[in-house]
Amino acid sequence: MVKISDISKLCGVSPATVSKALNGASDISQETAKRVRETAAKLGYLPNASARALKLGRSYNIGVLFSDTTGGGISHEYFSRILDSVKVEAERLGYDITFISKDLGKRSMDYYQHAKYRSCDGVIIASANFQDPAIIRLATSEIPTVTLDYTFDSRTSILSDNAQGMESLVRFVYDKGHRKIAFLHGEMTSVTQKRLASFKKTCAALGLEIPAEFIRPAIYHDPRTSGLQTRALMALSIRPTCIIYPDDLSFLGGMSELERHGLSIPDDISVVGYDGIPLSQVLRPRLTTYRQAGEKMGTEAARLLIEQIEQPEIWLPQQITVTGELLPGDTVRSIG
Amino acid sequence: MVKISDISKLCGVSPATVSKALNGASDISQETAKRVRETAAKLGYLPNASARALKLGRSYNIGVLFSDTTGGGISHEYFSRILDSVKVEAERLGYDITFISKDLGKRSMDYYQHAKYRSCDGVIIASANFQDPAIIRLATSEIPTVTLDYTFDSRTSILSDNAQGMESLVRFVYDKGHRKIAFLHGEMTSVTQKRLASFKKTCAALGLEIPAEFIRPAIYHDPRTSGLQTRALMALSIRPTCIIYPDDLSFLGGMSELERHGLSIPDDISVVGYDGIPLSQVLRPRLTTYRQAGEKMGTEAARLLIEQIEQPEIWLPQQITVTGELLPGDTVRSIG
DNA sequence: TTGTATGCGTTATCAT
DNA sequence: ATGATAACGCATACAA
Repeated sequence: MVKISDISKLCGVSPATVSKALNGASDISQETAKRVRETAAKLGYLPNASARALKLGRSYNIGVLFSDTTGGGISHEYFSRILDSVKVEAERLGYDITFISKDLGKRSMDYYQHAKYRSCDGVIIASANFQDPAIIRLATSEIPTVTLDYTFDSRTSILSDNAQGMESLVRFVYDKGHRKIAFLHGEMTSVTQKRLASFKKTCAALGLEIPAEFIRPAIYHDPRTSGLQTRALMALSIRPTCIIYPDDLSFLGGMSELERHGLSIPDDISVVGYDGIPLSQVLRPRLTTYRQAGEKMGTEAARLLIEQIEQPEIWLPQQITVTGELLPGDTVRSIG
Repeated sequence: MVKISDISKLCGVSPATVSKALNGASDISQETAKRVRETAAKLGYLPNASARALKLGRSYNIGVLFSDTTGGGISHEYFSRILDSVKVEAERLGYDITFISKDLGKRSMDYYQHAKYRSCDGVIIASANFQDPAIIRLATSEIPTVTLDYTFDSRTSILSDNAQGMESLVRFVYDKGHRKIAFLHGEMTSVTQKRLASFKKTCAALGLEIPAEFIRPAIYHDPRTSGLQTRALMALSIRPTCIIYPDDLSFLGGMSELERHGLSIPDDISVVGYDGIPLSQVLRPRLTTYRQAGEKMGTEAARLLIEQIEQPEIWLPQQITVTGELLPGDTVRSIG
């Protein structure tokens, strides 16, 4: 690789001068700076990121943590979208991204150590178990962090508006005339708690009394469980007219179960998803769902993290709520 | 951060001794080595990856390139699966992964330069436009690379067995009694060429004469185009009894088009997908498709790349073909 | 068996 | 405006 000293020789100046010229220092003559830059370009010079990181104590590298309790790796479309937008925004601002995990090779380390080992300037924590002590250690360390869908004290977080999302879905369904609304919710995370609270609150505000059997636990991204709970709902003496699923993918499990009962969507029963993954709008009938603004969340996370890294003195923790949009679809029928 | 010199002071030995002890050099006494390791553990010592990379010329960091011609980012489940398994295997072997892209911040660089800038020990190239000069430059450079689904001369590649996949699908459909088989193929990449050639070859071997109108161009992961081509097929005077789609997602576009024609799957028309994404097996009826072994491809890619990095002297380029499996599903009906 | 010295490529400080 | 020097943390060749 061509390095600074190569340029300095060719230009007949010292390495220090080259470094300054390349970094736009003010105490270098226009002329010299130009000559240096041209030579650097001609030689195809690239700074050595390791040397830079060592010297500056800044790596221009941010860690991304997808620890994935749900097992499916980064394969869920919602998280893929987030990862993709984090990547785009980080790169736009001059940062690379590296995955953070436990246990790199033989070295056993926790997330915090891994981030330190790679001198990450900051870490974006998405899709993690926020009760995990290793996650807590990282999130409360001196490393700048931004969490998604969870807030640590005095830390920046990006939240998708679960309350608003659930409320708009319930109101949409209510406006179509539905009164017997069932809700299958995911595992009890803080996200689930918000959705559940919003579901109950909105129902109460609308004067709906939802029987306890209409609110049932399922598992995110697991069509099987939602299928089973759908069956349980169908076995009730009083059936719901509309089912809200934990997410779009889970709905598919419910879908086949409903078909098995000979029920047609939305003529015999209405359904609602959550996430708004592309698939949901390709299905026929189009799924009524709430599209989480994954791209926006990723972009904001990267932007705020880098802001915090680059301007620590004016940084303040903030919680940003990103609103999604209701996709009306065709799976909720207007009823009497 | 705690560094080697901190340990050396505490142990009353020189930094060199500490370094050797930590790296398991043979010329250190058992006793000293033990003491050093214990002190290091107690202090929570972690090597500085940048300093190491600078000194060793090895970063223990591999680049992953998803340049994404299809625009959907890393959101396609097939690629997500690959990325996930690359990550797991690389980490198991002690490597981190970093995304490689063009244009990091203000610096405009090509893929090769980016990989050099981050001192990547090697790069896995997945989902790229292999005609792109920037890709070619990287793949033919001195940096160890492994490509997925494309082979550069004297380079290692991991290929999904497209010929076998297509053949098994065609034979499956043929065995169900179908003779009029249509094939919507994706953009003309080498993957597509293999599938197309295998389609034609298998049909010929089975004595089938496929009219030219049955073979139509579509776009991978684009339900809309496949929907349009499905419509075109339905407008033919002689219709196919089975349609093979470019991929599972594209099938969904065809599905709604077929429903619009009042055709039921598989009673009125049979369909086949490609990829075997989870969604395909959650749909009812279950989609008949070919599951590409994404996990295996990612694992193998990481393994071979690291092998090449760590043992360059015994390395030989190889092309590994990873076979998937046919998922029978229920969308191909037995006919006459 | 241990320690000393050097350099990886870069930049910041302080002279000139 | 430019340059000499040191230092970031680590690993190695070589000396002791």
